[in-house]
Amino acid sequence: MAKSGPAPTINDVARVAGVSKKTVSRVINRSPLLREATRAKVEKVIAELGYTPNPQARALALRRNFLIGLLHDNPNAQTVLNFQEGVLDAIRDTEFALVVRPVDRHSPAMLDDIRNFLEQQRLYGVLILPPISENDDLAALCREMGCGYVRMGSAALDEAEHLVQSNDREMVEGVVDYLVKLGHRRIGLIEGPSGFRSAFERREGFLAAMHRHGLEVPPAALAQGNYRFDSGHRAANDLLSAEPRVTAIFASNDEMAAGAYHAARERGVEVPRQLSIVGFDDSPIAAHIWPPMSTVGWPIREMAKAAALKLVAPDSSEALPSSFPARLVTRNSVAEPG
Amino acid sequence: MAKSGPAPTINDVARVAGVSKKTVSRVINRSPLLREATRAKVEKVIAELGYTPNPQARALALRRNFLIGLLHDNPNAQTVLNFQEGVLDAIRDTEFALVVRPVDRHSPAMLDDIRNFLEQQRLYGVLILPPISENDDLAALCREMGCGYVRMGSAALDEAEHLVQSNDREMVEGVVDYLVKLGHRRIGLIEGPSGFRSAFERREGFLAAMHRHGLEVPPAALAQGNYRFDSGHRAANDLLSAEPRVTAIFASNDEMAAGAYHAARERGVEVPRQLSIVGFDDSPIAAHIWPPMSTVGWPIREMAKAAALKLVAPDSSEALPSSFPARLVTRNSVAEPG
DNA sequence: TTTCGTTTTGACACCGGTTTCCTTTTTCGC
DNA sequence: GCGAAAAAGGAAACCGGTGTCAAAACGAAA
Repeated sequence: MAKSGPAPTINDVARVAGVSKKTVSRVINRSPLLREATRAKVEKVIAELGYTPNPQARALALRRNFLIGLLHDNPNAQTVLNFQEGVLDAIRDTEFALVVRPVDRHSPAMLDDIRNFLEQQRLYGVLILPPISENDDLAALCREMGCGYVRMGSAALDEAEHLVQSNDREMVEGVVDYLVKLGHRRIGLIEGPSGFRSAFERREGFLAAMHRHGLEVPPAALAQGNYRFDSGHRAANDLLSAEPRVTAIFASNDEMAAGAYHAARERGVEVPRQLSIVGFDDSPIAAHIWPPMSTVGWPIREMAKAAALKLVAPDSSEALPSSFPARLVTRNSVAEPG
Repeated sequence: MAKSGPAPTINDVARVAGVSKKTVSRVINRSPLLREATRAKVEKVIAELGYTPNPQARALALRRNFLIGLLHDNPNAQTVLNFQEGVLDAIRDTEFALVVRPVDRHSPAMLDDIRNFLEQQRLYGVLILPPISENDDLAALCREMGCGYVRMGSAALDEAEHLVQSNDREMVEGVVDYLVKLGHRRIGLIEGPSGFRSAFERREGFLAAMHRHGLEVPPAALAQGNYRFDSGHRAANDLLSAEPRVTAIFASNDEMAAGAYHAARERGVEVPRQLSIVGFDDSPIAAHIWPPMSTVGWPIREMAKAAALKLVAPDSSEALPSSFPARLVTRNSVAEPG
């Protein structure tokens, strides 16, 4: 069985079983028009020989392959990796495989690179992670090239068939409600980079909730970041310099929230006694920083699984949700003000 | 050029150019025995039609494909992602693609899963990240299946042709030297899980250096972890309970070092004034935790690139080193013992 | 111009599957 | 037990490339 020679082919199976290769092909593909006895005979030989169909030959004959691509430029490694795991959950025990492709959003040749990639590899389809998933040119490229795609997004970026989303906006509103209920009135926001849908959604959620509670949002309570640690550090410094000082900060992701921790520490502002901080993403740093940080977690792995199924088995995945609830993870970075 | 119909094939090119498909094949493969005029003619048609060879067909005809796999179970997401980027550096602009496969070391079916994976996908070869790279059964499986492989390891796990390594042991010795030079005498070690080569190497480096300096290592200065945050937390608690207390802790990775930070903070032990901490890996948490942590960084991306080249172009990569120097990244978690 | 030795090029089989279409076998009603 | 319909199985072509080997074209020498 574990012969180390060349792998057995469909011809070997056919010869040994005394049938035609077409019949073997029927067995592999579970064709119903096959006598039970024949199927059993062939299956026995397949097992004996340890035969596995050659995916390249199959791909050639079927004119489609079984590779699905992951396009990402997400700065959060854990997010990307969780996503990969979720996709694997979906395609485990299928003939699909996942090929990854980090992209550089800032490269002017990005679209051309991706076009070459898609042309060369002839992928079955691609999954696109935020923030690059917000690039409409990329989606257009996929459509133009006849390549299936599913985008992960925080809002209606595309038709439902191409989208798996979470409800960032509502969750951010929930965070604000939570902080307000604890007594916070002056709440600062560290925004994500402008032009990013997710940043926009989170900002809008924040503003809507503040407005709903009748709370002011002076310009000094809004600071811009770029989703990186350092930018959170700078933004928090700006926020903490203004008087009267904010008693709570919501950062649009955990990296920036961690940066805010550093800024607070440097100024001798104690978290959470003097300043509450809430992040977004529930990345590992949230649990590992001191004090452990409250944050908003979204079910990346489940979303990834849904996205992958949407791509490879659109029928079976119709039952699955394409919108997923984020949830507040409360740890120790939030307290009553004062 | 950007027709959206079915992609042009080698036959289309041959027909339009008025040559045989074999000639087109020669052009694609840069065969030297071709008249310049013919080559130009064919290349013109290729450009006009926007032809790209079908990788599945090529794979079938050549009896090898252009997929390289990444097997990993590393808990550090950033490490894995950096590695992926490094591999991409190596295979960018080639026809190779990277397919990822997270594995579960604790699953009893792991080896069978991987065997199925290799059998199904017929990969050109695989790259194996630690800690799973230390599994000799896995390497044996690759050999048995005739699948190329390169392991990342901290010591002589395998023949050179299958290995890319860093010099963990020496670096750990360097860390100890550094701490001793600052005046530390009672240094604790948080070990990685037993059975792991990397954990072993780091431990041996630690013990060797302590011995060289004539310093004792009482059992209470050795604590076992499993590379996870929580285990580092527990281990540090053990270390810090013993009297006389250690003045410095070296943790075998950053996650555990971060756990040690938490333990110290809970006990009111100030880092670095009362306790110096050094980690290993230079993962993002090292820079983001407070105070920023000194740690040992290894050039993952370069190593990944070297590993990938070793797999896909063993000749050209002979010039590259297969042993890479780690380096001490000094931040603010180390001070003279107080 | 012919001849001969080199290049260049092409015809054809093949890689390992699937599809089409047709033949053989089985099943079953009468 | 017969004939027809249905089911099962096979031959050959095809998917889009590459390898082999012989034929064609070329160029220099005779």
